[in-house]
Amino acid sequence: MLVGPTAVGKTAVALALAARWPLEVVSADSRQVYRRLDIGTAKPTRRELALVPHHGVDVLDPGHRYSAGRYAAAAAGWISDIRGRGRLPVVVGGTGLYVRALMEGLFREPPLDARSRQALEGVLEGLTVAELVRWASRLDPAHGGGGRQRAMRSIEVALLSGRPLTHWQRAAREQRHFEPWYVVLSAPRPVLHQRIERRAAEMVQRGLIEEVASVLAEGHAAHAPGLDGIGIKEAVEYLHGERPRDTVAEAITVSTRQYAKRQETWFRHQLDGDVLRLDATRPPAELAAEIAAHWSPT
RNA sequence: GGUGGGGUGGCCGAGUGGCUAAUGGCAGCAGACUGUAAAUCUGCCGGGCUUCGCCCUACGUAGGUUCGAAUCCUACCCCCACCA
Repeated sequence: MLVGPTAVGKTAVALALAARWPLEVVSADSRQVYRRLDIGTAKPTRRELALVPHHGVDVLDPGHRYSAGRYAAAAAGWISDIRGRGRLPVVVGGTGLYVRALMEGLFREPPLDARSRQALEGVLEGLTVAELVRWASRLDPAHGGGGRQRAMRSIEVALLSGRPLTHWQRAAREQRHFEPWYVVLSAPRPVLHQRIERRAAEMVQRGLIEEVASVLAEGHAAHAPGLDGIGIKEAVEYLHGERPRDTVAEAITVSTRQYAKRQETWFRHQLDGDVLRLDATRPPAELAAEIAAHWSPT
């Protein structure tokens, strides 16, 4: 598992590793799953994708919602396929929850009726955060807070399954698929900030706004699940006349920095397993060599 | 040159005599995280310390009034608008 914040250089290191082993990459990225948004989600380039087989990139349309659970199931499949081919699966990504879902397993989610879920969501949308939290706490006294999204999730599960969310979480987990070995890439904040700033400017130059405009032109709503990512959001704001064009790159830089910071926090505290931490300011080939030196095939 | 408005903590911006180290917001830092996670939240945020408290430095600059001033007065500097 190769993890770390955005723009830290995970792809470059993965490619360097590919020079040493016959490997295939399993992406753990909640945004690169969406087709079309190549620039906005900073996908590996076509050339990079051609060099090493990738899984988990471009698997659905921006109008559809994905989930950590769907990801975990799919990724487990890709991994066993890769092994079946006698090759080495390397999970690369920055979405902490997806990594956890895959490596540690989520709780066994009871079946929730999709239609009533959608109907319920319609109702919940109209409520204030305070109301949602109050309701969630009543349904599930152990509800831990965390704002709108988590309160909604808690209410949905409690109502549609008949049991509070924390009950399910205490009960069985999905099967734990793997014994993870994590390589965490990180870089000093100033370096990371610089890389992020440069990448944001490049995105706009390479046609981010046009890319988003063409996706919107296909009829996707501005709030479609695939379109609320960093970079996309800002482009949509510009296209809707809510922000001057010359502030787009700067706004993307700021949100990306904040996101990268949250990722650093996650990878600093939330990983469970063997962890090798590396300074990503070093050249990818050198990092790959160091990873190789620590790698002990099981 | 004249008239009017304004100069507040990294930035924006409240605050017109004590309740003000100074409401808010942004940025930053730290943290949480079990199926929307590039999401959703929480804490800290002038400096220092023996940090439920104490000390220092702060509201353009310099003086003054007052028991007490970011808030009132005077002079000066700078910015903006309009008039010449």
